[in-house]
Parts: sequence; structure tokens; C-alpha cells
Amino acid sequence: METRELRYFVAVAEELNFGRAARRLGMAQPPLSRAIARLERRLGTELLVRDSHGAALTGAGRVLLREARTALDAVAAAEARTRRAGRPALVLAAKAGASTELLAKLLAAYAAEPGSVPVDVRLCQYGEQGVLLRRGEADAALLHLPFDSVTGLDTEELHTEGQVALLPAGHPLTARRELRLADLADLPDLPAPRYPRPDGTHPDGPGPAIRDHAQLYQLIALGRTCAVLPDSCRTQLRDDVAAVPVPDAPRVTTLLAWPPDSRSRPLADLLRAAAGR
Amino acid sequence: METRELRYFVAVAEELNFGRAARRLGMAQPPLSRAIARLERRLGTELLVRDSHGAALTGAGRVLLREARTALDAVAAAEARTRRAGRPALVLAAKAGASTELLAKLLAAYAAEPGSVPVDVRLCQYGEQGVLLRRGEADAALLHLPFDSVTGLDTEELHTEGQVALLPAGHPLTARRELRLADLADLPDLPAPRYPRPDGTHPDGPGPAIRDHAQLYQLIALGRTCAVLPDSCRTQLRDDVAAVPVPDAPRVTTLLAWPPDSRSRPLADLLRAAAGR
DNA sequence: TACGGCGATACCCGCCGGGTATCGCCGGTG
DNA sequence: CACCGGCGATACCCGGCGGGTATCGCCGTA
Repeated sequence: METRELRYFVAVAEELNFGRAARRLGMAQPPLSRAIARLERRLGTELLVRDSHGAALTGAGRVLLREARTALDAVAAAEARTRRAGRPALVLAAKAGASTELLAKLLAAYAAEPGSVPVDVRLCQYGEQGVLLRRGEADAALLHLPFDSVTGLDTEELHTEGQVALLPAGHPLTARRELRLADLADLPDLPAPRYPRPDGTHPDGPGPAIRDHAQLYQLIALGRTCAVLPDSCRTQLRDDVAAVPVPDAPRVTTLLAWPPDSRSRPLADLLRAAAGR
Repeated sequence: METRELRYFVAVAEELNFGRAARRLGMAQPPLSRAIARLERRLGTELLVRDSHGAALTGAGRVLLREARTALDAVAAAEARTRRAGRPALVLAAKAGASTELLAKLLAAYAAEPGSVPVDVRLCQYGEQGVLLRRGEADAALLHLPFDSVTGLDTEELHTEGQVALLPAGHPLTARRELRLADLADLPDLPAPRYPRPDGTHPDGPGPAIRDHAQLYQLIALGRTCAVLPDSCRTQLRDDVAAVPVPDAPRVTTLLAWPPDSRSRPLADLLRAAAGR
């Protein structure tokens, strides 16, 4: 199988429409149909069932969609890492606005290592760090359990902390010394924010769709939503947002993740710095 | 990058000789040279330095070799898993001759699960199980720490045990109640077996090159080598091989491994059966 | 019944991936 | 020192395949 065929299949499987997929790929529809048909013939399986409305995935098609995405990521990673090879700099991906203190400490500790190398910090939207790692555009990433997925990555735990509720300053609940998760569920005036799913789409619901922390803070300050976030976010609160501890919220673990088998000197140094020797 | 180009590059990088690589690929040398040159041009990096003796990898070339192998594995996995999709059977890879009792128990426990599916057991040579998993030719594998690599796989520990030395029956050391690793190092009459490295090649040395347990047992019985293996191998000893405990050998953990993100029903059932509910 | 949108088919073209022949370079060897 | 052999690069050619356009058959809908 050639990567071109995989790209074609992913486009069709995502659009479920040959014409739209062809347009997205910048080509005409007939060669795309032929390419998919050839792929099915070679695999000996139907991937899509077509009718005059469009197409639908078969079981094998769903399998190939998932597998093709990871294979294409691996190819993209091969390309990106080769391009970056020799360029002596470390790319570290981190959620914008999260674990800022920890990140600063980590960067300082690494910079103090002998033989350390410039670190290019890429601040990401929610869930983007994993993609950057898997695509080879970053050497390491700061992730947060239980929010981010770490399947297929090597990791090192850095820090664990509780969570606090962030509410608009002056909201009645800010008078409480503590809150429970149940207190925050289904508040009519503060609908829960809708965080992106791993595929980048947002679930349905009344609350605002969120992409990063800056957005979230501003929406909380505006009284449009509330959120439960790790304790460490308190260091960067302005006075239009109030924090109340939520003891029954799951604890959050910050960890450093990197692609398995990567064994570069700078990455090893970063891990050593992160572990505090 | 197309997978064809990656296959070409891997062939050249492994042979370090364009002519041989071309022969291995079943093609002529000039188009191969051109393809590699085009790849380098597109990546903007030298991958190989050529002289009239052959070629050598640059730093970027070494990176691409590693990355290309994993990318090609991912593509092969996409193909294999799609081909197997719908075929309702589990493929379980296990080292031939290792953990036989555990394997039997696991198979029995899984077969007792409601909705269980036929299990195709693939008995492998040393280190082959990981490859089968990564290539998508197996759904799960039994691996042994610290021998097998589990990077990039999800795992569940099943069992931990000590190790015993296997010696030819009648060898002087079999008179001892216990041995230490040091006792077995550099025995002139029983040179240590040479296990394959992850890439399939064998290290140099005086001992015999080993591919699987059957080979190993026979060579021990013949008085050509000795080995340190998990306790559980005693259940299948014939009387021409003797076992002596080695308390200072590292403990061996048997674990069940599967590719990250695989979420098929049969695999989930197998994991449940392995965990004993 | 006409129409519009879907994927499939028929047919054509140009490019690129493959081939052969040959070159330039170098190192070993009689 | 001249020659040879093996290496990768270059020059040149060809056929197939990946892409295009035009059109068809099917079906749901107005």
C-alpha cells in the first residue's frame, strides 16, 4: 500500500462522499473512485458500501481508517524527524496556560544541564500535544492525566495535584470554602465548557466550545461558564475569576511524554533534568 | 513520502550499497539511485555519503532508517489488520516453548468466556512476537521482561518468577543446590548461548546462536551450552537436562501485550480472562 | 416525468518510474 | 604504471499508470 492510497482512503472515509473527498484532495472524482476500488481489490475486502447517496464504512473500512491514520502519522513523523535531524534543538509541546510554573522550572533545570541545547516551546491547544508527538513535530510534551491520552507514548510522572473550581468573581458559589463536583453539575447559569474530543470535534451541549486556557479564563470571567482545573492554575488568576477547592475531583498528574524508542542525547538530558537528576 | 521510497531507502541503508540494494528490491541500480536522490532533495538533507566503495549513513540517514522501519511497520499493520478485520479470530503470539502452562491456562480461561472466538496461537522465535504485533499480524502477544522490548505497546502483567540454570545432566555443577550468575559466566566447557538481538542478528562469541527453546534444550542436552531460564521451564524438562536455582538472577515477568488503541471485543475478553475477571 | 446528485465507466494524455548503455572515479593488483 | 573491476551517476528511452474530461446508470425528489 502506498501512502497516497491511504491518504485517499482517509479522505473518502472522512467525507463519506467521493466527490467532496476528491475536491479536498485537489483531484477529480473518477481517479479517486478507481484508486479506492483498486485498494479494495488488493486487500480483498469491501471498505465502503456505495449507494446513490454516498458511501458508508464497512467494518474493515473502520479498521483501515484508524490504522491508516496512525500509519500516515508515522510517515509524517519519519519525514519531520528526518528534517529536524542535525538541527540541534529540542521541541517541547505544552498546553498553553497549563503547568506554567512547572514548565519554567523544567526549562531552567534543563538549561543548567551541561551540553543543553536551545528548547523550542510549542504552546498547543487542548489535545494537540499528542498529535505533535505522534507526527514527529515535537520531541517531548507535557501532558495531563486523566485528560490526555498517552497510549503508545513513553512517560515520566512529574507532579500530582488536586483541582479547584474556577468561577466568575462574585458568583454565589464563591462564598463556599469547598465545592463538590455535584455542586457544579448542571448549573443553569454556568453551563459546563465543551472540551474538544481527541479527533478535534466538540461534543454537543449548552456550554461554550473551548480550545485553550486563555479562552476558558475569559469566558469564566464573563460569567458564561465555570471549570474545574488543577490547583496550579491559581498562580495566574486575575481578580475577575475566583477559585474554590473541589476535594472530590480526580487528582491531575502532569507528565512528560516522548515517542517510544527515541534516544537522542538532548531528550535524555531533558528527562534527567525533569527527574531532578 | 511514499512507502515505496521508504522501502527503497531502508534497503539501501541496510545494504550500504546501491547495487546490492537494487538486486534485493528486484530492480536496476540507476532508478534506485535516482529515487534516493529525489528523496534527499525533497527532505533537504543528505541521507547517505557516497564514495566509490559504497555508501554510509549520515545522522539524518540514521534517523530516517529508524523512523522508516516503524512507518513501514505501521503501514504493514494497517494492511494486515484490515485483511483480518471481520475474520472473527484472535491471533496470539507466544515464544515457542516458554510459559506453556500459563498459555494453556490463559487459553482455557478465555475459551470459557461467553462470546469467545477461536484463538490462533502463533509460536515464535525469540523476539519475533513484538514484530508480529507491530506489523499487525497478531492481536496480542506473551512477552517476557526483561528480555523483550515493550516500548510502544500496552501491557498487563500476568506472572513473575525466579530463574534456574539449565545444565547437561551429569555436569559437575548440577551437584550444587544453588548457583550464582558468576558461577555460570565464562565456563570454558559450556559457552553462553548467543540470543538474537532485536534486529535479528546474533552477537559474536564462542557459544551457539539460538533462535528458539527447542534448539536451546537440545544444545544443552548435548553439552554444548547452558542457560538461565524462568522456573516454569522445569515442567517440560526431559532427564538429559538438569535445573539448578539461581537466586541472584533477575526475576522474569510474563506479560500480555497488545498494540495501543486496539479496542476489539475479542481482545477485551482476552484481557479480562487474563486478569482472572 | 424531469432533474440533480451520486459513483462508475470509457477513453485519452503526459509524466514518471522503470529499463539499458555508458561514464567517471577510485583502489587494488600484476 | 597500466589495467581492471566495482562503485554510483548520468543519459536516454519506453510503457504503464495516475491523472484528466465526458458520459452513463441509478435513485430520490420536486
